[in-house]
Amino acid sequence: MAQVARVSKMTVSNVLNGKPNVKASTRQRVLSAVEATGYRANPVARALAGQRHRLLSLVARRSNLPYVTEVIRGASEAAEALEYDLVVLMVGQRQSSDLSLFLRLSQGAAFVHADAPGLGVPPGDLPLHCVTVDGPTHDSLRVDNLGGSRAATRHLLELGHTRIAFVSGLLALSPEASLGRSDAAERLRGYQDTLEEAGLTLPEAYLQHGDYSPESGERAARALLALPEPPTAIFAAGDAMAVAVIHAAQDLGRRVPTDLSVVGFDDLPFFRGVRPALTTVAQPLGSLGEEAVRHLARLAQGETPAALPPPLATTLVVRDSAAPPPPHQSIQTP
Amino acid sequence: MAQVARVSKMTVSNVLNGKPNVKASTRQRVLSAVEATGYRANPVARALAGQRHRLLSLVARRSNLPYVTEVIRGASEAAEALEYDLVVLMVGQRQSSDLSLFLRLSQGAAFVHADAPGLGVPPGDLPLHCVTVDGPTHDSLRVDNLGGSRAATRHLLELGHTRIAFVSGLLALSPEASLGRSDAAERLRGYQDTLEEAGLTLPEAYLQHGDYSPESGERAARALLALPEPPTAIFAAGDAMAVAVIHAAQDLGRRVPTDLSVVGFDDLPFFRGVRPALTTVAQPLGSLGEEAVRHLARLAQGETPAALPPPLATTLVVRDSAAPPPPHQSIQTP
DNA sequence: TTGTACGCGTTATCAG
DNA sequence: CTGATAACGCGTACAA
Repeated sequence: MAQVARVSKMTVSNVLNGKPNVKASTRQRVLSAVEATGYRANPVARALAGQRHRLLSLVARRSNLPYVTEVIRGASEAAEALEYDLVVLMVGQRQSSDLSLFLRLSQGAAFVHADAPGLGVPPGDLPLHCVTVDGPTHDSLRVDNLGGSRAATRHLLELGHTRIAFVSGLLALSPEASLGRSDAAERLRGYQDTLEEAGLTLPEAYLQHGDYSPESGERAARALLALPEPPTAIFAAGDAMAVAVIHAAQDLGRRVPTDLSVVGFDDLPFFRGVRPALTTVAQPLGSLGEEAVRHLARLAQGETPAALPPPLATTLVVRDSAAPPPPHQSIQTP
Repeated sequence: MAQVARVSKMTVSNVLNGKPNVKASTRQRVLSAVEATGYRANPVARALAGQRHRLLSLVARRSNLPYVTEVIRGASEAAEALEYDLVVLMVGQRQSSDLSLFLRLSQGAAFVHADAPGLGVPPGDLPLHCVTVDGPTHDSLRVDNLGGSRAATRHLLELGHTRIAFVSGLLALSPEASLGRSDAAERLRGYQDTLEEAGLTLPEAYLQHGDYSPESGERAARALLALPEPPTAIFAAGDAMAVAVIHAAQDLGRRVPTDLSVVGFDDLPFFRGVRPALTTVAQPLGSLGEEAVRHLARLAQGETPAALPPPLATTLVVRDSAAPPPPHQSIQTP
């Protein structure tokens, strides 16, 4: 290659990297030689020589894909806007042996629903910068679960409901697992706090424990609606459960929202097709990916006091599945 | 590192690569030194030295995520089963500059909804093996659109429908773009062929052109239901349109499937929450990813006559949105 | 069985 | 402004 242009490879390197110290005529000669040969620098060699690529990695567990897909989309768009490349590494439970390759090549890595040690990545392989998104560690990029849960509960109160049941997500089993991974707990607390502030105390049976699965949602709904004094509203900590609640209620002859109001949490595009359209708390999943990438980019640029953004705002999206309670609440308990 | 074990790096290399020609005692010494230092071979240098990693790349356009997500899932699972690593490269319209890095590192690459030239990848950067999944080129891994479309149409005929409308997908605009990318055309043809074989000729207005978007589905539904002799069944070439058709029909006071049957195409998990549950043609999207990976793995192992698998079977999934037509069809045209 | 020398393709350093 | 030389960290081939 260098022969073709009759210069040293050094000069070729300088030309390709846009260094200013090349005479215009030489540069032209090199450029046309490059053109002629279709030559392209070998990125692997470049990496070995110590250059870091404008590259970010995103490592995601293959579970809950509908969730991570949105995060990936946001991350990918942000990366493109910032002129970074983004590779997505999908991992199962086993650690991916060549994770380290990409981690070395990248300027930073975001771990979604996981963290590096959790994936068996040796510290030595870590690139300069890391973020975990909704991960087990404390310094994780998060969403305001508490605020969203409060907003949803408040919404139901404002509609006039007093008998509001809750279907929880999967609460942490082990103490370690709970470290930070407290979505379900925060959503539960938002519900409980808001009711308490409103001076309401509800029967224990109004709190059902689910695990985010549709099955658990259906079970909870059947249990709640079989109660002597059933709730007029059910707030489920996840959309999948909320949709299952709607369907179970409909199967039991209840109209939603006329007879029963249902509110979800997530606003996954996945469930946009449901009718009645689900009133739910939207998590900014795309923004989660965006912010992760932005934060990584900031770190890469050397902004030392690059603080993690505060929990991202969740917003209540009012659609059709929640309405005022039926006027004659006591019809079932004469 | 070599110093620690008091051997040459050569021996370290041999130990790490499991070569048999090392004395057991030496191997032990190296192993414990590796353990102690936490040493790991640098994958970049290894790649530069000419080693190909057990790595496959999957390049996907960031558009239609619900679709590609399923393909990715299948590919990722298959890769794990085959003990390959898989990197996913999400690209926008612009070509990703570092695509070539990964392409060089991989043993093969699958392009979903795209092909290498289409992404501006120079041929020199291509790894040994490529597959395109549902891409523009002719040698692309595909799904049996024709068969699925025929099955759906036949199903409606067997239910007793004779007034069956069709909402097409986005038909190719330019001649080049149509090369292979003929999903929409094949689905249309399956519908037309089947009706023809049944000896039915339908009014031109029963063929509506959509573009896979919900909006186009709604438009088509409104147009069809406003006809003097509206169809009793609507077959939409995509789930998103089918769902839009259902909703539009319901908004116009039609019951689905009592008054109107609706059949979709895709079976995206995205729309599983819809009620009535959508009768639709399932595309094996996960299998598409799996087969792509398997094919790549076969090629990588040197199976020369590795033929591309035939189009993957689609299957009609009968759920609740299609039923026999209402008995008195002529009520609207006295 | 183990060690030496060289090459992979690039960039940094420093000399010319 | 340009070119020679030395890394980068590993694998391969061959020699000891």
